[in-house]
Amino acid sequence: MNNYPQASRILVAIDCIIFGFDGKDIKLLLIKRNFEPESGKWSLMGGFLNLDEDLTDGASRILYNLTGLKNIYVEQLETFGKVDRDSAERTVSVVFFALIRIDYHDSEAVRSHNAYWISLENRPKLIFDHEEMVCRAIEHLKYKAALHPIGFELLPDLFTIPQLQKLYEAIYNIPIDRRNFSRKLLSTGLLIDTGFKNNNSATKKATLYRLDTLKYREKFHSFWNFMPDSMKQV
Amino acid sequence: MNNYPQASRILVAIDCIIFGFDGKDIKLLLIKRNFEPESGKWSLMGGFLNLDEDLTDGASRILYNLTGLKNIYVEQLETFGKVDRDSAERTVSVVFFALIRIDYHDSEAVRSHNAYWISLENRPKLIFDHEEMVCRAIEHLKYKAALHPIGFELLPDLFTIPQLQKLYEAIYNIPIDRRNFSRKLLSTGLLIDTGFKNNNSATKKATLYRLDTLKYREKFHSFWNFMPDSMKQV
DNA sequence: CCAAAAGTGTTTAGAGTACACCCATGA
DNA sequence: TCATGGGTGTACTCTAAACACTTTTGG
Repeated sequence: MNNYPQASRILVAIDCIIFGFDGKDIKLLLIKRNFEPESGKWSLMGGFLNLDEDLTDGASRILYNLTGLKNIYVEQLETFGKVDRDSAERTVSVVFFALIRIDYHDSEAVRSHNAYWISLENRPKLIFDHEEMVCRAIEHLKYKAALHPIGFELLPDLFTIPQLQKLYEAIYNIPIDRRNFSRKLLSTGLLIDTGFKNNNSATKKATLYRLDTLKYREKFHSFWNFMPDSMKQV
Repeated sequence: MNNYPQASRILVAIDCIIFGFDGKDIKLLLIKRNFEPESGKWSLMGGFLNLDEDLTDGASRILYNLTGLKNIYVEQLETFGKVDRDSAERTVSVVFFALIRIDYHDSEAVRSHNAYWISLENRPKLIFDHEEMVCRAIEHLKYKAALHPIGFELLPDLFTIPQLQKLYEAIYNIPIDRRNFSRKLLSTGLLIDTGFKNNNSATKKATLYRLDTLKYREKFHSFWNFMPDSMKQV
């Protein structure tokens, strides 16, 4: 069990960027640490990889512990490995990128971890290189959402086109033309009209759609065009 | 120096996917192992991350040792972390994706590592999960080259448009219309006409271009469209 | 009846595609 | 002069973008 005698064993951490959308702002699920090290400061949700668990299983475990959710959208983002990134001990951190439907999480689990939903603009200073990780994740969100239908992962099962538009406007921080956006989205064929109407609106009620999950899975890797071409830069 | 007493220390490996282009085929630089473990079998070039080195520095070191090249195109691709991926000991491997100009490498260093350029179709069975890594890298090459001008990293400093076209045809395994391709590439404004002509051709000599490195760096992250729309799926 | 938000239609400009012709070179 | 490969032009189609009008709802 020691075929590589001269190589160094290193701590492998997993940190999770968890995005949500409250209908208005993109939010991050962050931890106000009440444990060492760096107690009292803010950080991403994380943990260490166990010897007997796959990397993706480790990420799922950590995400499940915090949100109570399984089968959510998770991608491995990047591994951070600067020598001094963790002041306590050399640690390499694999960062995962998760999108969840903000209302679906287990709020009891969130509270018990001392975690809070913070909008991107108001995010506090984070420990170690976690701010860099968040920046990287925001960049990735913008990039990926322009080409692939990941936006739906942030919305409830039933959603309206205006909600979807507000989401994209929040991601890219720009106003989008209602008419072009609507036509573009409907032309993807990913949306199914449920026949129901939204009740939240004080004026005309918007049509509630759901995602055509079959087409979604089938054509996920095609290149779409969810953003105005003018935004096609990161 | 042990603030995380209950966490496991794990070997962190670095494996490198190295792509080259010989004018006809996309090639991989692979190692015929003459060392343990798995001696005699084929693998990617790799090594272990040292305690006192940044992750990216580790990748640069390994790439430099094999090719003698610095300042090449390197991206971190993905970290592989299945429990039993290395039969000898639990090892997490961070995979890096490199593009090099095939004629520029140090062939002495390559020979001393028992490394060979193998075209994608003829690649041998690889150890551990290295085949999975290669598949992931090919996917990534197709994806990225459709949107960003990384193709130039595989060509010599002076190149012709027909060469560039052969490269894209090799990446995607499809024929491309000469005229449309040429117009599309020239319209990016990334190519500078050197005034020289290629001598390799037995017929009409093609114009030699070089990359406008300033514009390249500046607009690298914009979304281009280097591929026919019909290929826009991975 | 009025303000606010949702839904639909039209015109124009530019990009992608398919296709045809001419030019330069070495054999 | 001929075969091969390089360079350029054009017509058609499709999509994105800019823009205006109508409909529904609660107050």
